[in-house]
Amino acid sequence: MSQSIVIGLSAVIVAIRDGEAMVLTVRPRDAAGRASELAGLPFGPFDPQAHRTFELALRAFVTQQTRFELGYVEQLYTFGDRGREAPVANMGPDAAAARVVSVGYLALTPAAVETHAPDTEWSSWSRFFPYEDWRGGRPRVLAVLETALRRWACASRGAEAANRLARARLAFALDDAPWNEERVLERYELLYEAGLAPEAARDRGESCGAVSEELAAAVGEPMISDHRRILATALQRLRGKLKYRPVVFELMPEAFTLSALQRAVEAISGVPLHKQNFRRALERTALVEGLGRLDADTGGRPAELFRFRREMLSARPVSGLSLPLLRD
Amino acid sequence: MSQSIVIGLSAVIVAIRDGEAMVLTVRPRDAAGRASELAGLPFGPFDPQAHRTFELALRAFVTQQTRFELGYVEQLYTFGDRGREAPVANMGPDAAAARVVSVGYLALTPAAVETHAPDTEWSSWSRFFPYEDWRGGRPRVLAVLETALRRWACASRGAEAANRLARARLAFALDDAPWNEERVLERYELLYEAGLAPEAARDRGESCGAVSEELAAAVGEPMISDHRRILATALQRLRGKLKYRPVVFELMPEAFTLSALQRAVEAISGVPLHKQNFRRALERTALVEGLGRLDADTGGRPAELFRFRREMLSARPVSGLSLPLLRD
DNA sequence: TCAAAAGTGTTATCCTTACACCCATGT
DNA sequence: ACATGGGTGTAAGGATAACACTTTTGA
Repeated sequence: MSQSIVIGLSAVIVAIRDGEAMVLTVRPRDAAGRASELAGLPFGPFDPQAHRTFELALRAFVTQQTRFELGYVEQLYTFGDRGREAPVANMGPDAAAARVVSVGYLALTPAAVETHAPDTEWSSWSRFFPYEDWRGGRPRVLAVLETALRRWACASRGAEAANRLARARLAFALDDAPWNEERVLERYELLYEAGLAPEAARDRGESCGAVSEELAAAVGEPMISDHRRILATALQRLRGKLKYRPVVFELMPEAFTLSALQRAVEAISGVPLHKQNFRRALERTALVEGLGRLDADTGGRPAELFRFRREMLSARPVSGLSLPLLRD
Repeated sequence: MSQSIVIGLSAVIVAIRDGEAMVLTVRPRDAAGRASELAGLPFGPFDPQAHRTFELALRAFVTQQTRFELGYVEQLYTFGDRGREAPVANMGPDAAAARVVSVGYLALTPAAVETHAPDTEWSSWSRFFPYEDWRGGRPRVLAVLETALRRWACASRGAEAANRLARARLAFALDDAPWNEERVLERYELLYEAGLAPEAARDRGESCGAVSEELAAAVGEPMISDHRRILATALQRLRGKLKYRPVVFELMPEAFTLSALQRAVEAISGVPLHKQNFRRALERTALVEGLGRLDADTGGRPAELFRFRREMLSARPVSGLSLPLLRD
């Protein structure tokens, strides 16, 4: 009899709060009821008898676990590598001996409502990927990563060293290479491969790798199992999709100001945008419509409120928003 | 004890032959050794004990089944809907009672070599999606689909009818809506939902839906299980990826002419391109380099041979090729 | 000599980028 | 009055789309 397979579903649930991109995290409890040290994504087993599709199963267990309803949902990727799953508590009784395969999903919700569910909280992306936020210019933590990555590259010889250096350069914008905000997974995987992400040591069965506190802060907080990999996949997908589908609006309330929209796009893509060019590009898409009402709580001059013209989606093919960079 | 899960791996293996996009298909045999009526994709069970990752398992069984080595490989999607899998012969003994989940992969190879494997052949996309080929202008089969889709839309009432019509219009470029070559899956799923794809009747347990021969030809040849859905996903992914990653070159030989490259891009995207604008855009990318050698077998004036500068990939972030449409 | 396919020049238009400036409100 | 954020005009440069034309081979 061959080893049995268990499918786990994980959800990256994204919302914008105060101009920050947030993700819903949990601290699962072990059999003894102790909450985990590490954060994880909401996840649960897929029961083939109970559910007709993955998506239905996902919606059901997320509602049950975090007490809230998902809107926009899309499948990300299926992870099946042995040695990178670390089977965890609530996967059911069979999970211990079985091979766990996890199917990751991305979900977008318009507001970071309080969940009132135990062990559940909203966390900022940057807790897990501090180096991904370039809104305030090149993040300082990159200097620490650069040193560590160069050391890793030089630890091998010949062509391999050159290859490692080239990859690090491209991924982390070293030596004046341009920053590409989309390659989130590539960066995380490079940190994992270089042994800088704490998950790497853990998956090899070693105790916590001895790294400086400074480096640990630059690499970001680790997560349970392969959840940070799923999170990186989600951020990558979202950053890419932003540009060719109007998905930001799934994260906005009914009425919003153009500045709030721009801040949402910036929070997700992690780069600062040029205000006027952003607006001009938005105008061309005809995806939003002024409501004539004003929002007085902006600090300065009141801003006009806009709404997403959802009807455009069924009128003609629409692309996403362009990212007119603000060069700093 | 809960129902067990079996994971199946399916591969969409693409190559260009004589300017046509081809996909490797098989005709699996049942227990009695009879070859299936319908074509399918190369597929096999994932054995969690034998393989560390999906990709390794995929490469192993494809080599064993079709006698050839895969190059570029990427995961497409994981399909788990009950009622759309139709478990088939070589999934192993446990498959009958189990829930089958299939993970689809896309693979690109530079030449459509003869496989010399039994029950294996190269098929053109258009066998399965005749309406996707707009290289020679709007395909005639669309007229038949249009009639059938309008009938389907009108078969429901009120908002639902309007919704169906809007979706059909967008997906199939009816009423002068622009053709969007990327939405391959959306089109196939619409045909499935409308009951026009033979797979729909089969999955409902009905015998072959009684449709005219003309309509059957317009909808395209059905495949085993959910393989045509996986194929549609692959074509969609490939058409999209073409534009933002230089993947066409995975399908080209070492040396090629610019016309051959253009024909390859046209074969995949299914739209005719403007020759000079295609070349100018290509030139800007600096992704190819003239070899100074000529290809004499072009019929007219000999064409210069070019090569893909693979080293560009590690030099800086590169995007794919633009599709400068040739309006007809 | 003619068909067939390769390869080039040039222009109008649109989009992107980058600049600097004015407006309405609260304190 | 002034700080704060909202909102606008305009000009340069580059990419795109659309023209039509020349060149080199094989039959």
